[in-house]
Amino acid sequence: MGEERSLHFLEEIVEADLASGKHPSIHTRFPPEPNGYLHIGHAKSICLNFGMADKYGGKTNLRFDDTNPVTEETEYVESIKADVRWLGFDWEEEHYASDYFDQLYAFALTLIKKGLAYVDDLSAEEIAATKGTPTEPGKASPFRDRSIEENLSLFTAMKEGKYDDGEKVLRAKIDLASPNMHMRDPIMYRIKKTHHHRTGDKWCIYPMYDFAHGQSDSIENITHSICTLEFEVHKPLYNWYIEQLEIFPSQQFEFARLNLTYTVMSKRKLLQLVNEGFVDGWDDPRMPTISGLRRRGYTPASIRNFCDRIGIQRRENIIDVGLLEFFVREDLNKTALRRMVVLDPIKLIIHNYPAGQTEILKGENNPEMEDNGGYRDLHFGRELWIESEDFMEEAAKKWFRLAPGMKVRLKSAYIVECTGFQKDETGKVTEVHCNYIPESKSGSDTSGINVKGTIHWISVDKAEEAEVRLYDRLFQVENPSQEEGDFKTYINPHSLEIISAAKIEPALKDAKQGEHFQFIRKGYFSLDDKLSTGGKMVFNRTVTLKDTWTKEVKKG
RNA sequence: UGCCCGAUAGUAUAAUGGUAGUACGACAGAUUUUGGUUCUGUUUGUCUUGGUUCGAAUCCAGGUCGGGCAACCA
Repeated sequence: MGEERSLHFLEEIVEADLASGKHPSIHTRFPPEPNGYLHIGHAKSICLNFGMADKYGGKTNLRFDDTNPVTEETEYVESIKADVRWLGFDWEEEHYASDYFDQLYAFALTLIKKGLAYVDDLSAEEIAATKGTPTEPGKASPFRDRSIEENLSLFTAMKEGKYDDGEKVLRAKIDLASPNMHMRDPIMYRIKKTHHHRTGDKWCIYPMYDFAHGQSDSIENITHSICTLEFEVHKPLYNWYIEQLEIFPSQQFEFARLNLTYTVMSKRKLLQLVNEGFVDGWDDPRMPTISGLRRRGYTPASIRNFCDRIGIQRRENIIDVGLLEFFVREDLNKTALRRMVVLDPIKLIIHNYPAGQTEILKGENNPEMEDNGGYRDLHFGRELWIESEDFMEEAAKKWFRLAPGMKVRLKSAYIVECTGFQKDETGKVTEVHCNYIPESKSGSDTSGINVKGTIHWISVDKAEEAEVRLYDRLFQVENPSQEEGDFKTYINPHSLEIISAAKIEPALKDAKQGEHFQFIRKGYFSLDDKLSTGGKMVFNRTVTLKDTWTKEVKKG
């Protein structure tokens, strides 16, 4: 953060508007619809809107675009607010499009009185059929030329609940031959006899997005109304309403939405994953939602840095999820406490270490921090748990870990030399045998021996247990939305691996919610805030460490 | 076959008529008590064809390719 970066096109526009005096200051807004949880794509928009206001001394409102009561719920409102705060932003004013329903209704009356809106009795199908196609103009509804008085009384009757859902709509009278489909007499109001999460049963007519959004911006004196590219074709309509109503001219600007590899980024698809049980909920750690990333162990700073780095532009893009991972590693490397955890244990027996003897060694908390971030106690003894993958019966080339005759450093402890191993009837290695070199103790090594490999370990006596969850990408293909057929057929069946009893070092028993750890050589982890209950600890793997060894193995 | 938008290394993103740079990735090496971190180096790019200009990624025109638009969704 803080490095110099050239301006993106929206910052250039803002600077020009400020310089020319077009606006004395800027006012942006983040306008989510409360019909789902926020995802990393929204984070891009949040960082943009709040970030520009911060940078130029302006303000940002949070406004819920709640004009469709059928899909919107208070649960979503609450999650959205929590997510924006968690990302580190504070809004100036909190608004709801539904707060403006009275005003919007009055705006509709204004347009009717100007002869610019009419009540249409056509059904949804009939309206679609008479709308024409991009290459043919639409046809006028037989109700298009009703008198102002008739429109006024019909619209009032609509509001009063005299008609059923779908029976009538209010349409703007613009241009049925416009090459822009959105200008072909768009619907302003429709009847929905549905309970609204905020206005309850006060209304049975609700404004469409186009008849609410621009006016809401205008009411709040939003100077720069930023949205994604698919709304670009709505802009002429956005401007038309503002011009006809002669209200504050907010201006719309569009940028390209974020896409990430190996995931999906539409609320509709994410909702399907939730509803059809492919994931545990909106906050499943595999989801690209803000709440999922939080539960996974991502930090707000890492997401903000990511959003800053990917920039703002108008071209379609799909960003390598590896970039997001880079930013969380970068952040966590500097802050996460180092701990040792053995995920797949086998026993290491040190034959020349006296039975019954133990000692306490010091383990640095974080070599990246000043004074190594302090130290915690490590309990050492004759029998240790080590990672089964750190032993090979026959050393491969470039193998730096344990194999008969090979020496490794036990992290923060001694150098050991492998003397043999034991297998069970099935051929599985159950024990590894070794001798330690007493004068190789970490911090006071006089052995003069240099080893290439260092492995993590936990004393059998003092080991505790915890559940550890390892996550992989949710999809097997880079861009599931672009593949043939249902995107769900590309779900990665191995996106979650549960290790029910990993061996953890005693210091981890003090782990608290929200703390981040690096399990040495294994990755970054944090406590799952939902699953860790009643003394049970469940750690989620946020991200692995970079792993050049696995890459080496794959190369053959 | 209508309208709108876009196109720079593998992925992103700069260069705003004047040396095509940066990040991530990849590759090679150094350092390392994490095969982590850090450091050094290497590799790969202006969609195409014309035009304007002393000079074009940038401006203009044609083409190609990609995205969006015909919900009583936002």
